[in-house]
Amino acid sequence: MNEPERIRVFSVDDHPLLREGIAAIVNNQSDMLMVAQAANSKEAIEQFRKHVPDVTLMDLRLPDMSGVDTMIAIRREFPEARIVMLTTFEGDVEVKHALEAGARGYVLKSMPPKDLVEVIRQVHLGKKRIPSQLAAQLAEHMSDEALTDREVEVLRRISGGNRNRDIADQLSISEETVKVHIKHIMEKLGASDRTQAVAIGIRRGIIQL
Amino acid sequence: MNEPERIRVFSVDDHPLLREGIAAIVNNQSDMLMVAQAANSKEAIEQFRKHVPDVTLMDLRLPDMSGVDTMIAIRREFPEARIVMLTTFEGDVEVKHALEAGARGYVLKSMPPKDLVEVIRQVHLGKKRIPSQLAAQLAEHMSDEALTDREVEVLRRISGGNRNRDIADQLSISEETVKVHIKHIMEKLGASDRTQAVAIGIRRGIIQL
DNA sequence: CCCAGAATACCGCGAACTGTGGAGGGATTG
DNA sequence: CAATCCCTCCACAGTTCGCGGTATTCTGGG
Repeated sequence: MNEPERIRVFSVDDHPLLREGIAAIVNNQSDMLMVAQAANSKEAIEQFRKHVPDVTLMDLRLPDMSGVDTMIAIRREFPEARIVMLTTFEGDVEVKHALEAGARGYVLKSMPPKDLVEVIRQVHLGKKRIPSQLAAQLAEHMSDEALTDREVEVLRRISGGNRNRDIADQLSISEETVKVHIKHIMEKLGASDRTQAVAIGIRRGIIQL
Repeated sequence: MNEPERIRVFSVDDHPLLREGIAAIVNNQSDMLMVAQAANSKEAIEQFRKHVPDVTLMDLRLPDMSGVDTMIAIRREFPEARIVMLTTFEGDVEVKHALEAGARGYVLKSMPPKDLVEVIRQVHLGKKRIPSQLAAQLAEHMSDEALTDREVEVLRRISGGNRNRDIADQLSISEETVKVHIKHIMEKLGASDRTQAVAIGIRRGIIQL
């Protein structure tokens, strides 16, 4: 019997156990084939060039560079690359960044295997697929204003235990300005104080520890 | 040929993709066999009773109950149960709790498969196995005093954006007492203010979001 | 060219937080 | 039983934070 064209899948993840599971599931589908794997950003780019897969599954967190940046690098060379982010949630902001940067799908590691293969098929057909669970999460914060770069920077320093004056010195701005930034941060995140702002920032993936 | 006794392995994890990977790796070993899987605490206990596996791999985070509590429940019925925690790090305090509660090993999901199977073999022989990477992490904070239950409770409420006054009311204690707790929290965690205390608490697994 | 948004800066004030010192009751453990 | 730890409470002083309002500069988009 003539072998039909299989979807050529590429998996990028620094967890070998998980890669193994994905490979097992993908290769168990009659219409898919795992053609390559990579454990970090550097390998990912090399392997992509070599195999030019139909669909790429990319972890958001890689040891050397973020999955989003890796995707951007790949899409600069291959604008048609169909890349699905595959991760353990982590917060709506990261999902949003990934989609804005051109991800075709976003799948949670906690999702059932059949959802994964379904997303792979849909994305291969040129569609975009976001699980409804995530879509709801996104919608919840869609209307929220995003923090500016400066505000994120300030929030990061707040989480490090810095006082307003310290932050001012570090950024070479006045303490008053820092206060204004913090006010905006708390407004945007709906936090009642700087401490809760940090907790929310971590939960939503705005800052990492 | 006479089939030798295989190590009967049981996997508890709410990530099907990962379970799949673990199963593939375990079943690929000539001396091991995956005899059951569970996705939550309830299933885990039922399946354990049914199969009484040689070695159990347990995720720290399960949807219905924590992996540590699940392990404690199982070990109450089966004190000889050999359970290995399998997770994505999350902080030294959780590792410590798991080991104190009787875990025989602690493996990171980011570790190479051969380390996993090696730990399974060692634990099956009755040994304890902690990766050196984790041992170092533990040693770093071993001398630190652990937070008391009350302090953890206060820290949790701080992370929720509560003022000292609010926490005092919620716990029906005076604001002064709350301050004392916070002082101790900051001392123990080495934080310069309440905000950094929350950040450190999250990173070290003392509180979750 | 004008407007919106971002970043910067200043002032003043009341509320909240941090640090220091002291002290007592209750539970646990050796 | 003594020692220890935890939780509780009080007072005071200094510092920091959060809020209100106002304003300038710069950049990018309509």
